Amino acid sequence: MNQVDWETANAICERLSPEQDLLVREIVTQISEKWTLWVMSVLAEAGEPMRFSRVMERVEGISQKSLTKTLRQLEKGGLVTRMVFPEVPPRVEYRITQLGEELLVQLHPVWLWTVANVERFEVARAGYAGDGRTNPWTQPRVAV
Amino acid sequence: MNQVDWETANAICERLSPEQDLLVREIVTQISEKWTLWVMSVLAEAGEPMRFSRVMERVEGISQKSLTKTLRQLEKGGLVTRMVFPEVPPRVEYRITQLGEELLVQLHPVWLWTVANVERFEVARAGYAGDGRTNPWTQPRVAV
DNA sequence: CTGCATCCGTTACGATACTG
DNA sequence: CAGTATCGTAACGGATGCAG
Repeated sequence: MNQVDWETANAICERLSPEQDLLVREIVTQISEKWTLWVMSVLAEAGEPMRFSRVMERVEGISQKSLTKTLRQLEKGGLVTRMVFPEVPPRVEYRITQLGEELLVQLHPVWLWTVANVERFEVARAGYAGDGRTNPWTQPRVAV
Repeated sequence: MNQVDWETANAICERLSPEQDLLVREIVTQISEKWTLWVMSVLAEAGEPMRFSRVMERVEGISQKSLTKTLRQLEKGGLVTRMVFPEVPPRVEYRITQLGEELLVQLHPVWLWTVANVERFEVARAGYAGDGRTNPWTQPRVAV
């Protein structure tokens, strides 16, 4: 059944310093933010420095404000570098870091698995009744 | 360097129906929500049905409102089952589904990798200057 | 015991206008 | 070009009170 070894995981957790524990949470939180992964993917896919407006074109639906914020946070987190060229008109280039790249590599199998299992999700969602009238005796709770 | 194969990824994306594409995004969005992963981990670790208040005890810092919301969303998404027992006092039990369990299994390596690399994140964050005065010629932008 | 309803402050997000 | 400033809206999240 390929379960997660929670005992080991907890042991690992307890070996972390409080600061490190906090940091791990922060990292998880950061990559969970709305545009973060999308922006990172765009930069990783490009594989080369990208200007602000190029990124904006490729992250469909993002506002200038949110893009700025997301990129700055990624920079703080060491996942993206930001380079300002002292020119007129201004040029700013963003590039994914080694750390960011590796993080995406870790995340990729999750995405692949999700895509490969969309249909199971579809089924699961279709079978959702939506009321509180679950019957405990019909276990796979489809159609009470 | 173990990169992500973006070409293949894009090809996979385009083979998805618009509905499926939307669903994948929804799934990603859902698991990115603040308490989702934590709640799922607690249920998975327990490995057996848990009552509302037991879950609440183990998800440190969550409010009742947020826990209710999170659990309901997980139920909708097919990641958690909710069973109401028609008793007095009321009893409601939550349990992770097969799909939810598998999703966590997929996510676990990411967490392991993050923990194993905390120190790199620490270094990256420590080296962040925080102003816009990046010098493009001193690449690893520590101390302009 | 579960968990909904309400209030209320904080944060997130988008649109628009403006600056170096 | 790459933002910042400002505004308005919407979602989030905690605390409290209450119902079944």
